[in-house]
Amino acid sequence: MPSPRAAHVPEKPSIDGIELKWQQVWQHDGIYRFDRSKVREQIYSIDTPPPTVSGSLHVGHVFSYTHTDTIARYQRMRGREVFYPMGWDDNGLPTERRVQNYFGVRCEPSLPYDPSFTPPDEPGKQQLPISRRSFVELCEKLTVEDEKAFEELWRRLGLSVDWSHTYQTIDGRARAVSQRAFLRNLSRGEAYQAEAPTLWDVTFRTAVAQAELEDRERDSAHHAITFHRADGETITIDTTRPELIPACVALVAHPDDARYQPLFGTTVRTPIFDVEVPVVAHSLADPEKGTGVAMICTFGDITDVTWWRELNLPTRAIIGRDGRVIAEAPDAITSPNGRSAFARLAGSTAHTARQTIVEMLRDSGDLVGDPRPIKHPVKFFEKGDKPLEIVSTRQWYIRNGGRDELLRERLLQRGSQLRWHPPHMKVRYDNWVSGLNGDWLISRQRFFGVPLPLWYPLDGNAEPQYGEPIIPEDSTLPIDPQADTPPGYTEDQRGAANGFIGDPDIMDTWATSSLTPQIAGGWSYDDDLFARVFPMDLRPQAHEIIRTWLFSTVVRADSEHDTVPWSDVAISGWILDPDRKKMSKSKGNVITPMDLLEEYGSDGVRYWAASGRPGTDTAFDTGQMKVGRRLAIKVLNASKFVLGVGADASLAFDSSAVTEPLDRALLARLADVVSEATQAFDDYNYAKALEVTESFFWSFTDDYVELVKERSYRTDSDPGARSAHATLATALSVLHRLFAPVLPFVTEEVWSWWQSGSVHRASWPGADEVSALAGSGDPAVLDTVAAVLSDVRRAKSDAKASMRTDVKHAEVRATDEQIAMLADARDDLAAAGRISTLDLVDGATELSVSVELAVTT
RNA sequence: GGGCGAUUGGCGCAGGCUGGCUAGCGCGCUUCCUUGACACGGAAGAGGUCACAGGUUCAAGUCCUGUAUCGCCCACCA
Repeated sequence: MPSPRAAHVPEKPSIDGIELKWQQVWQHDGIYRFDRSKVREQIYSIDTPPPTVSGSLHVGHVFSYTHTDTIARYQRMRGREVFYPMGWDDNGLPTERRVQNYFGVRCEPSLPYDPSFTPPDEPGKQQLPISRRSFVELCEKLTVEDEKAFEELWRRLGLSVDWSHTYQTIDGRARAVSQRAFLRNLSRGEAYQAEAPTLWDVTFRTAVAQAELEDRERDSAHHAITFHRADGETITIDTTRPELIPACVALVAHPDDARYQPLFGTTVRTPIFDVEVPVVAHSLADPEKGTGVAMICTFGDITDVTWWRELNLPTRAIIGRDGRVIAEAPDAITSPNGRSAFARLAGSTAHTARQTIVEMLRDSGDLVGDPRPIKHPVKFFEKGDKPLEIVSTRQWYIRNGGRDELLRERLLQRGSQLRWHPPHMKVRYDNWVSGLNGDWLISRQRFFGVPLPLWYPLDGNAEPQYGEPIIPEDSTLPIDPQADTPPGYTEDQRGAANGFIGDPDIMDTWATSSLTPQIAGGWSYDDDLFARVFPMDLRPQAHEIIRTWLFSTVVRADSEHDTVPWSDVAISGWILDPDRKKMSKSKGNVITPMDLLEEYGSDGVRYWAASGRPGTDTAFDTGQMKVGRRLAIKVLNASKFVLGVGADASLAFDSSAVTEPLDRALLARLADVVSEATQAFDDYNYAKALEVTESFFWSFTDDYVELVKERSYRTDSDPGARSAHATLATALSVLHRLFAPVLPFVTEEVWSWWQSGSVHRASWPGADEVSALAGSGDPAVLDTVAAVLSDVRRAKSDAKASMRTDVKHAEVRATDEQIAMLADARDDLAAAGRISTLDLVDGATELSVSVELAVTT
């Protein structure tokens, strides 16, 4: 029986341990190595999201990265050379925080660098102050460790990444790319600096961007407060922030509001501080809110900023960078009572100042009634825990359409050029871009990150000349202006009159992350590679960072390359707890991904992930992982059986061998499956592709394989057996390849038993080549035969008999057409059902089966 | 306040764009079967007014309008 090309099938196949076995082979054979001799049209390039290494990986990462990997594997099998790099996001605040906690240190920029510094073995109770350079060294040390653990997990999960193409968002190349891109923005006028009111986090003491904001419901209270008119009358305003009365620069009402129209152009005096302020009109004032007239302060919220800017109001800032009331009263407060009142507030937090001033207002009789408690949304830095203040500072910005209608329109157009998966996610992009209220603030007053690559000359009084930044030579990038000396200066001129200073700030992490296609693709350091991979094909990412990562990447590609950065965007959903809440990181960490991979196998976990529809939130469900594990085992056993009965590689796609109608029917159905799966993958719908493949696979094993079992036990010299062997071999070959993107390990294992090379470099099956074999095969033949077999099985099951029980006599009544189909597969049906006498009676209107079992035991 | 998505048997999901035979699949559950690939298995079965109310149509899970609940995104916090 064994043919000369008999497969090498293990006696007792198992999926345990196949991850380690195959990931080593893949690495050794370079299965996923990127061949850079290919040109752009032959390449499929992926802008992989760099995971934040300072956090730990949770099941959400496994979920979404698996999605991308199935696409990568599909495209590779379609013959595209896949550029699938991996990045590590080790830039920014999360890393700073992790280093602080891990080593028990904090960055103290004023300290000089101590080369002999080593971190304590155990973090102490008090954070140890260390120099900026030492701090950055610790950041780099820790992230390298984190990356090793991440890579191990990714390899175990089976991501088909080319591990020779990795980058860190803080490594030298990324810093250089980030600084170079910024300097080019600067030279084209797309980057600029401005002294302006800025959203400010008082805990981190840094400016934050619009994209980093979130609203949180907070308890507050409306306070009705009287201002005094010259004629002795009062005017009452409502405010939640009475502590900002000393910062008040005007009152404002809507221009059409008849109640206040007589007051426009007049002045009133603030309570307690007795400062004269104008009553002005602006359309943003809402007659419905409060008393219809509001106080404008510098600055309580961003509407204040708008009013202040558009109405040319003076500045009376009273909140400092630490979130406390500053020591010096604004010049406008001149009365002795006012100045002493301010002195009582100085140094206190906004919260405390509010309580103090409410007491003062009660005493002065300017508080009308009691404060009325409310809940209202307050703006927070998404990583902070105190409400944001607005502080006037000098910052760097990149134009993103927030102040420029034409640019905004162009960026909306860019969004329309992308193919979104799923399509409705584009709405979030449009929403965000349309709602921008300012340019992109990129400077941050932090320590660990990519420094702004600028110095500023100092004048004779050692005052910085911000308007004339000193720009580094391109070839010297990346630079650290705190450590490096600008061209034409010597280091001893740092901080000296007529010398220079370095810009102390770093760039927003998104200023670097927005350049991941450029960093990964080699822009400006390997332009040959860049031309082969850019613009990229795919950006996979999560939906909550459409406004940050996705949008900022579009902005950079638009300004630098005048193109969209990729053709397709695939947005992944979230993992939900069983109770439908977004799975929190803390919960996700309880179940570590590695544990899941060990328990259910990587293929099992990938199956669960690939079952989640693109862009749809998916429940964390170990049940699905079990199903995936069983599927992998079934693939193993079905392959073993099919190869054991004489189907071998030489018979696959042998059209002359396929003669039986039932076999042609199976192949006709398979051709449809290939076609559907291909279409689904082309549409980035890995879940659909998996579903149609899996559904076919189960009917293949449950029905077709059972039906042809007896026939296939005969030798190849029998045409019927040969037809079965060829069909089984063809179906197996196609199924292995259809499953390969989702179940890379088990498919590689079974492929290795009978084929040469990696299944992951095999060509994706074509519906045409399968239907060529099927010829005129009609899938309905298989359905009809399977329906009868099912009835026979039901009869046995009802009789509580074994499936091997003989059927003495079975009679099938059906339509003429159905009977003709059954006649074609009569022997297979009789054998699979163990039917001694099978009568086929035509002329009926529907299919019915009567079964007479042999004596049951 | 504006928008997007979801709502299908105990649980997790397909189907919806392009309306059409008794609404599918998996888990779980019940019963049976140690069949020469697989007990990490196999066969069969029970279980659903497709959130609700209207409408269009010969025909609605599918299209339209509205409502409710849940989730998310956005919004100038008086």
